[in-house]
Amino acid sequence: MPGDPADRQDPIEHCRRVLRAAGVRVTHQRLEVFREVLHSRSHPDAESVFRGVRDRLPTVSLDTVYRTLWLLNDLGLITTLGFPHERHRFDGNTRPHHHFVCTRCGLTGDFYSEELDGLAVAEAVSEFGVADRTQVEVRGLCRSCLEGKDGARRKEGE
Amino acid sequence: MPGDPADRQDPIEHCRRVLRAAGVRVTHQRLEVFREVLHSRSHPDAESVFRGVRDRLPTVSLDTVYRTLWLLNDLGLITTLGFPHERHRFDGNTRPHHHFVCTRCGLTGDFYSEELDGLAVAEAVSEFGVADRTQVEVRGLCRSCLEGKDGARRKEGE
DNA sequence: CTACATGCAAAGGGTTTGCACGACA
DNA sequence: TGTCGTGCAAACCCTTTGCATGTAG
Repeated sequence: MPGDPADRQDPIEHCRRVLRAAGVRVTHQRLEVFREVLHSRSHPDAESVFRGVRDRLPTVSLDTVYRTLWLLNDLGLITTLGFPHERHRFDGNTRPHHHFVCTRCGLTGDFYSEELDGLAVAEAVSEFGVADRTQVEVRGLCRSCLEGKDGARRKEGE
Repeated sequence: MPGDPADRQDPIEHCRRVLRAAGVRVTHQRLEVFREVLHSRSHPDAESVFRGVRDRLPTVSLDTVYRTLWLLNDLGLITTLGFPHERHRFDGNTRPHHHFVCTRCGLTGDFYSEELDGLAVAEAVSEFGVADRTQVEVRGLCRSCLEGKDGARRKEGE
């Protein structure tokens, strides 16, 4: 899907191509939403993207921004922080641990690795601030999503 | 705060102690919410915690569960997946990268590390499924939160 | 006994959806 | 020109808040 040298240099063209390949239309709104997320360096929320896009497309609506963001996410053109469409979730595990997250169903499991606990990243993040806790998030597909092709959402089951 | 050998063996007792130390009351509801999150292996949302607690405290209400979860979070007894009170946020950076997250204001910045990109975690997560993408999340305090003591929320500012 | 926490219900805010108009292919 | 996408507004759902009652200390 990616790797096209021309697309690397022109992400907008890449976006056009992916949209076309997916059989959906290439609209100004979609390109502008993509451009906005691409150029934002702050991991914006929908409202923020909306404000940015509205400067160039004054008639754009917030719900179109939402629809477009999820479309771009589904097509792999952008990603989300955390898990899509997810509500707040809590973690009672106070041992140092890391997370495996299934990108299809949202299953999140803990795993342990002393090697990962001791990751040295202090320098890499020094431009932002001071590190307190380092956690590795591995995204992938869980076993049941690998087998069954059911796109079923995760059912909370303890 | 932690490290007490007795508390390691009895988290509930640890919870009691932290609540008292914080000058808030030790109620059945708080202990049961804590117990529920502690024993859940699925990173439950508030609704799920509510259902679990209700089995033992039939009169408990959902809003008490919410209030208690955030209290326990603020006291460091539990944590959240993702960033507390946060709405959906999007990421247009398709290069392999990692995140620095300020636990006070929510500022989230990208940083790069080829060493981290190549982390070998396949075995550790094999019990859950197949890894696709590995991302490191470093939590800490950003520069402005280190200096200014303002607990101000982040303003979306591109 | 007194202040704090709870339960209830209603409000709040972010996100999604139904429908008629408008624009891409 | 036909179909898909958009804008509008209302609905939806998760989460928070105000207030009277109950309860820990």
